[in-house]
Amino acid sequence: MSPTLKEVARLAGVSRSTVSRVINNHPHVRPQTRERVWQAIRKSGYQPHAVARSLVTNRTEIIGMVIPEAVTTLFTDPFFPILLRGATNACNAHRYQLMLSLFAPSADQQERYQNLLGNGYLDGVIVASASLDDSLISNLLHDRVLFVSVGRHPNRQVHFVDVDNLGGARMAVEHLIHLGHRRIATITGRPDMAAGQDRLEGYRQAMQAHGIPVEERLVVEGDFTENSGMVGMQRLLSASPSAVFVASDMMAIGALKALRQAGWQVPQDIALVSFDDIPIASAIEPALTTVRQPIERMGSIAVEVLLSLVESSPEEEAPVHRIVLPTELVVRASCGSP
Amino acid sequence: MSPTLKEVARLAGVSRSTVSRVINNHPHVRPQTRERVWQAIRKSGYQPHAVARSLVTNRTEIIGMVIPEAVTTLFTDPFFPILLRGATNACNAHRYQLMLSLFAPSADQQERYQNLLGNGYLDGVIVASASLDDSLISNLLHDRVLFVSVGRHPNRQVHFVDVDNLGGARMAVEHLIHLGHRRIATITGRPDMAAGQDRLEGYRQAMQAHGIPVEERLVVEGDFTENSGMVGMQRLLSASPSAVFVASDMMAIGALKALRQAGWQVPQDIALVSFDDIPIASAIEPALTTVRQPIERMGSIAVEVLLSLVESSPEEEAPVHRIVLPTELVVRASCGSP
DNA sequence: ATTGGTGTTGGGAGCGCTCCCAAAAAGGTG
DNA sequence: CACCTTTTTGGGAGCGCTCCCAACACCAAT
Repeated sequence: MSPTLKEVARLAGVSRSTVSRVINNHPHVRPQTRERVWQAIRKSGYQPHAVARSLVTNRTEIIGMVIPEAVTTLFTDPFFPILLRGATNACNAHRYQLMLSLFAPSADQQERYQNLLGNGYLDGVIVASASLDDSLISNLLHDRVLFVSVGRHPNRQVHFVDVDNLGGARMAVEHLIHLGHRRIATITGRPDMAAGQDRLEGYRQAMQAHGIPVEERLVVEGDFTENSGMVGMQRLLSASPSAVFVASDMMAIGALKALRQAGWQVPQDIALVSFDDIPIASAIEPALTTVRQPIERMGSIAVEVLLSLVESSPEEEAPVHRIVLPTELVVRASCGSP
Repeated sequence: MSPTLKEVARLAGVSRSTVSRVINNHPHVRPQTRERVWQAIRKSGYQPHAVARSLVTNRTEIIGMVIPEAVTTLFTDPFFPILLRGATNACNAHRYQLMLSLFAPSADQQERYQNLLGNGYLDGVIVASASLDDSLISNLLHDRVLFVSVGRHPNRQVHFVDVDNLGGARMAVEHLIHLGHRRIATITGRPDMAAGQDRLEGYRQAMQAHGIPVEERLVVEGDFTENSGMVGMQRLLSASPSAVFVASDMMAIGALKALRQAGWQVPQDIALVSFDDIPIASAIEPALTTVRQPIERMGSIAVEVLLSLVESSPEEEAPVHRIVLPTELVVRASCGSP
C-alpha cells in the first residue's frame, strides 16, 4: 500500500533512524542528508503512519468532545454547534483532531465510557454542559483522564472554562430595574446545571441589591427548551409581572409564543430580556434584548487549556484553570428600552 | 499503567494467544479456559489497547465527518447538528467513533486533507453538504478513500444519501398553485450545491406542469443564509408576487423580516412556503409552512452505508448506493391555507 | 600521531496486539 | 494400545514507528 519509513530510507540511501529524525525535525542531521531524505519523502508520497507512531509515543493527537446526551435539547439551540466550531478551530491550529461523543446516561453509559476513554485513543477530553451531578466528571477524575469542563464545576480539581452567567444575569435584571420595573419575573434554566443556577442567582442578587423582595411565584423553573419557556410563561401570566428575565433565548421564543396566545404585546404589556444571543434572537419580532456570551471563544479556550495540560509533563502539577469569560448586554426591542 | 495482554495471560496461566482469542471471541477455546481468562480480565480491569490493535488489523473503527467550512453558515442552521446527531447514533450502535473535521477551502486545505486522510486514522469518511465542484470529492475518489456523501453528487462512483429536494420543492409550489396563486416567486439556495439546484428545478417543474410560465424576475438567488433571504425578498417586492417559495427556513426568516419592514402581512398580502422544517419554523409568527426533510435519518443512513462499505471485503465491487429519502409538506400558517 | 570532543549515522529493541504455524492434548477407532 | 484425526494451546514474527546506544567521521588541540 502506502510507503513506509523503511522504503523511504532505502530510497534515500540512509537508515530508518535518519528518516525518522528528518520527519520529526530532530537536530544532528547534515543539511545535505536532510535534503536527500526530503526528496525521497516527496517522491514516494510518504505519509507517517499515525497509528504506528501513537503506539510508541503514547500520544494520538486526538481529543474528545463529550456531550451528555441529556442535553440533546442543545441541538436545537445553536449553543452546541458554535462551541464545536470554536473547539474545531483551536484543534486545527494545533493539528489535533476532535472526536465527538454523545453520552446517553443510559444503561450502556458505563460501557461506552470504558470504550471511549479506556481504549487509549484520546489524549484528553472536553466535557460540554454536564449536569453538576453527572457521574462522568467523577469517573474522569478517578481515572486520571485529562479533561476540561465547559461550564464551571464545584470540584476544585476540575479545570473549566465558563462565561459569567451570574454577572450577565444580574446585568440583564438591573437593566429592567433601571427601566423602572419592579415586578420582575424569571423563567430559570435547568437547576442541575451551573448555567441554570448561576443565572437564577444573578437575578436574585440584582433584585436584592435594589431592595426588591423576590416573590416566589415570580420564579418558575424551566429547562432551557422552547417548550418549557412557553409553559413557564403561561404559569407566570396570572402573577402579572411587568417584566421577565428568561434564562435562554430559546425559552424566550417559547415565552413569546405564550404571550402572543394570551394577547399580550411585547414590550408594551411586558418587557422581556433573555440570555445567549443566538443568531435567531435578532431575527425575530420583536428582536430580543439578551445577554451575549462568547460561545465560540469558550470552545477554543477549552481546547487550548486542554492541550496545555496534554503537552505539559505528566508529573508537574499544573495549577487548576478556572476561566470565566465576560458577558455583554445587547439591547434590542423586547425590553422596551427607549 | 494499564494491564496488557501479557499480564492477563500470566494471571490466567495461559498464553497471550489464548487471551486474544477470548477477547475476540474466536472459537477453539475450551469453555473452562475461557471462563478463567474472563476472570483474569475482570480482575485486572484489562482494556484492549485500541491503537496497538489497529496497527495490526489496519482498522481503527473511527470514521470521519468532513464539512467543507464554506458552509459554516450551516452552523447557525440546525441542519448540521441534527445530521451529526443521526450520524453519532448510528456510530454508537456499531461501536464506531466519529471524528469531526471542518475543512476550509483555504491555503492549507491540501495539507489538512493529507493530514486527516493520509495518516491512516480513518476507516472511512462522511462528506456533508459539499459544493458540487469541491475538489474534495475528486481527491477522495483518486485516493480510493471509502466515503459517502450527504447530498447527491453527479459522479456515478459516489455513494450518497440525499432527500428528495426536487420532489419536495415541487410539492411546496404545487400547494401554492392549488391555493390559487400564479405569480409565485422563489428565492433559491446556493446554485453550487445540489440542494440549491434541485429545489429550483422542483419549482420550475411545478410551474411548468401547471402551464404557468416562469418570469425570470420572480427568481432570485440566495445562499441559504438568513441575510440572503432578506435581501432576496427586498428585491422581489417590486415584482409583487402573490406567493413565494423560499428554499430554506433560515432564508424564510430573513424574508419575513424584509416583509415586515415593507409592511406586508403574511399570509394576507403574500403567501410563503419554505424548506427544512427546522425547530424554529413552528415557533415563530407566522408559523412556517415548509417541507420537512428527515435530516437525522440521513445522517444515520449515511453512516450505515459507509460501514457496510468498510466492512465488506476490499475487493468485491459493491454496487454504488444512491439513496433518496422522501420529504413531506407541513402546512402551517404562512401559506394562508384555509 | 594521538587523544578527545562534537556532530552524524545505523541498528536493535520494543510499543501491545493479531495471526500463523506447529506442538500438545484430547478423542475416536480398529 | 497404537494410530490417526480433531481440538486446543503456545510461541514467534511482524505491523510501522521512536528512541536509545554504540559506532563512526571529522576536526582541533595536545
